Amino acid sequence: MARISNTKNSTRKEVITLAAARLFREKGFSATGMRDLAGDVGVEAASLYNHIRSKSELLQEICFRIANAFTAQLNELETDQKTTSIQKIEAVVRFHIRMWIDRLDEVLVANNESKYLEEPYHATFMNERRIYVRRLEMIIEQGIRDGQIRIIEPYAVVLTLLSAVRGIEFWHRTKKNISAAQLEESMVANLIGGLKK
Amino acid sequence: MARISNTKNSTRKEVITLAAARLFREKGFSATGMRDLAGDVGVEAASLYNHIRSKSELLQEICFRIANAFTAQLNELETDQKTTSIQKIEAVVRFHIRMWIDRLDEVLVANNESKYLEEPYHATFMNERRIYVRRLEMIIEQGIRDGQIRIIEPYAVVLTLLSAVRGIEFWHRTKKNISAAQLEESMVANLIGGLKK
DNA sequence: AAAAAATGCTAACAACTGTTAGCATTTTCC
DNA sequence: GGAAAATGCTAACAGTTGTTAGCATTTTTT
Repeated sequence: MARISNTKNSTRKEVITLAAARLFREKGFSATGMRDLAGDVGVEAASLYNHIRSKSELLQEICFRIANAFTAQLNELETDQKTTSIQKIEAVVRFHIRMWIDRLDEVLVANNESKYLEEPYHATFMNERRIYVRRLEMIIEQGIRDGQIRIIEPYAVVLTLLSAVRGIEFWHRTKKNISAAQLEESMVANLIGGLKK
Repeated sequence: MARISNTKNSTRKEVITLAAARLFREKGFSATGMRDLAGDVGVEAASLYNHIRSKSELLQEICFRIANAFTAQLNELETDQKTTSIQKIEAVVRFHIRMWIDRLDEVLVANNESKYLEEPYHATFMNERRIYVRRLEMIIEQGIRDGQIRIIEPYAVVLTLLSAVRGIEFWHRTKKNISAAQLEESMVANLIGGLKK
């Protein structure tokens, strides 16, 4: 009767959730079975239900934890009145890059598997996302008004920035010459500074 | 006994494949049942097998058709010796944008569901992708040597460019003020021209 | 050390999966 | 119009799915 190992900082539910994040990313939510997950944490499938309510609950946990992390960073950022629009956008981009580097499993699940959230969670998640994008648009708009950002479609900019960092997924697959720090600097330079000489 | 409608330019297999692309995108490959697909084309599940070999075959069809489209464009582009590196990169980016706008279903399936390809198809697909990325890197490298592109990590640039256009997925969801042409120009300006004033 | 709580196990369920067999009907071809 | 090909249907298969019930064991608390 092997127990799920837990530490002071990590409940058994937490261990299961992180294992689920890895599996949901690798195999997708639908293709991941509770028996896969149980095997990964070293237990029978039925035993999982002493710690979680359902497979869906795991997905909710993962998705909203990530959504909250992004929202919290933006909240904190907006309280600082001294930073310029460009600086704010750069801080957001850097935060996204680090999240994609440090917490790839969860971030990818929140991006790719959130469609399997049940209602009303799915609607809530999509709505939070919409609001988040809108808030970023407003920062861009402010930067344009201040003459700091050249005149450009704010919506397109935000879509571009938020998607561009997804390339990090492939960097993970083939960890090569380039380090995380290098990758971050190159991406920031490319996205904020532009490509042309 | 309702037949699957077909036209001169579109075999029944083609009709099924495009319906599959839409469902695979919406619900994911694993969560899409053959009975869903059958219902969508107005037929019983078993009847599909008069036209296709398996569910997997549909995924292969979709993924490699898209992969071939991108490779073909790059082949054509590279035969033209008159274009500069920047022009080539811009042409590639524009092609990606148009593919994401015009053939969203198939492109998204090739991106998100290719992991469900069986071997050896999955390995082949990933390899083709790797080679494609490498070829783009070489164009960037050439541009740097020519002094046309500022010194920057080519691998990071390619990852950024190829991922940035994925933002179009969300544009599709909320077709708003901004037109496809506007979106393309904004993205190109942002990615090629840079953000800073 | 006894009682209570936590955690694990096996067995089972109903629903759903992709696919095949066998047969009926419609369309295409000569 | 008759033969051959194409396409559809129903029924069924073996396997897998998430989850629950009931019970055994271990850990924690008193």
